[in-house]
Amino acid sequence: MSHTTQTAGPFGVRQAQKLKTRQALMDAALGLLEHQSLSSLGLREVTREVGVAPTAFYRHFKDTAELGVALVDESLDGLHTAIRASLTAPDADDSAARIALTVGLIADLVRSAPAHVRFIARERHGGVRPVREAIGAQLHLFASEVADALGALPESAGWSREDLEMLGGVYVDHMVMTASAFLEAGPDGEEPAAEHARRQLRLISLGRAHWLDGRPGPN
Amino acid sequence: MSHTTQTAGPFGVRQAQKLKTRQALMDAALGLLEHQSLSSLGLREVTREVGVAPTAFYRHFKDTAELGVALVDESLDGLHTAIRASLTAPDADDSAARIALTVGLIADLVRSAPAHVRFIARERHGGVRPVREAIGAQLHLFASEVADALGALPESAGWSREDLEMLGGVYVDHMVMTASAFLEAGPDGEEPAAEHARRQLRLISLGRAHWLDGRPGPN
DNA sequence: TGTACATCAGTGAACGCGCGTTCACTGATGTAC
DNA sequence: TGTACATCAGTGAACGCGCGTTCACTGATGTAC
Repeated sequence: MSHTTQTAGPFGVRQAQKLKTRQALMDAALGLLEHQSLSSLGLREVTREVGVAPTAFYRHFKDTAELGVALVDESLDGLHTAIRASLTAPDADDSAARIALTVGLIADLVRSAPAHVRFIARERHGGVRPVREAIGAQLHLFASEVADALGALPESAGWSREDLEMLGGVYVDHMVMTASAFLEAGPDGEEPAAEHARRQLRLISLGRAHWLDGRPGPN
Repeated sequence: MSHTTQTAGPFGVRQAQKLKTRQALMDAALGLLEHQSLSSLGLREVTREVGVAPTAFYRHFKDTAELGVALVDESLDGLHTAIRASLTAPDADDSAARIALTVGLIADLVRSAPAHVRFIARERHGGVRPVREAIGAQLHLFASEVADALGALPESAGWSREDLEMLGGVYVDHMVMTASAFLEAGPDGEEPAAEHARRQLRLISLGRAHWLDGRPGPN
């Protein structure tokens, strides 16, 4: 036991409690956002849900937009993980298997963090600029990351950087749209939504395979 | 001049004035929704903008959600027109020309009705259920309409109905996403956004052309 | 055509309510010595 | 280890304000005869 602190964490009790309250505010907000947009989320609503005084909110966020930006980071963590998992999947050279695996990962994500998925889909084009921009910037980063990974594959030989970025963007957009479709479909309509998503990925996959057909290639 | 009415329109002055106010409410709402979501739009805000008493609102809509549903119909008219124009375009058998034409039509739509486009993109996954559902239902109808048109083309021989529906959905989704991208890009960033959209359509087009490769076909 | 009555889009006062924000505060946690 | 002081997360009262909704109303438009 140290001299200056006898606490359980890597930092003081006070800071730990503060983080706990902050997280409670974010969790409460995410719950309240199931039936409304961030644009109409009230600060008092959130603190009431958590059980703290309205003024406590200001110890953590300047306003609900700032809370929203914090939620963006938290929410996109899951998507980022799913993307990386999909990219680094065991080299399933069978295209259909890879597609099924990717769609399965999205379904898992939606099942494990529905509120986060809803938040991203809803606020991606939502009315709160800083949040919309934070989501856009992060998704753009993800798309570039996917483009990098695709560019490293042998079948991407001859692809321009712009083409790769486009393809990465298509995959990221497709993930977000599919996740949102899963959400709307509910637990029951999951399989049809999955089949729809796989069909779409097959189309993209075929387009990819013939992208360089009839171009000034090396043959 | 008739005996019972000496009015200028197909119906009375009173009804014409009512429609005018209703339209003014919808226009004002659309303007206010540039910087917020329908979920946070206030009835008093809208009437203040128009210059009528707050209570006048109730003569036209039960609440802002109902106004939102009315805006859905109005907004999707433009998209529907653009879709039909794209489908019935002069038989440009050149794929690249057809793609350029479609993207051009979307750009026109965004230029002529930016607020409507923004509204649809924003509320498609927004927090007001009836509005979200109205948009979803209409877009689904559009997708079916596109599927029908695609199914009538010779190159769609051998396509299942489900495949056609998927493809129609992809085109409709792509139109909405592209329109939203034009909006975010602003007048300056229009050309890069258009190039991006054309690249994506090329990918879809290639996927389409090879959809039946290696299937139990008639050959 | 003129008159008497009905309709109904828009008014304006009033209501209770929850909002965001300010402020001085409390008391547990942290730090210096 | 013990004491004296500093920090600061969370409190609770208070504020002015705009909200959605109700209600009885007004006066132009519409209709019957």
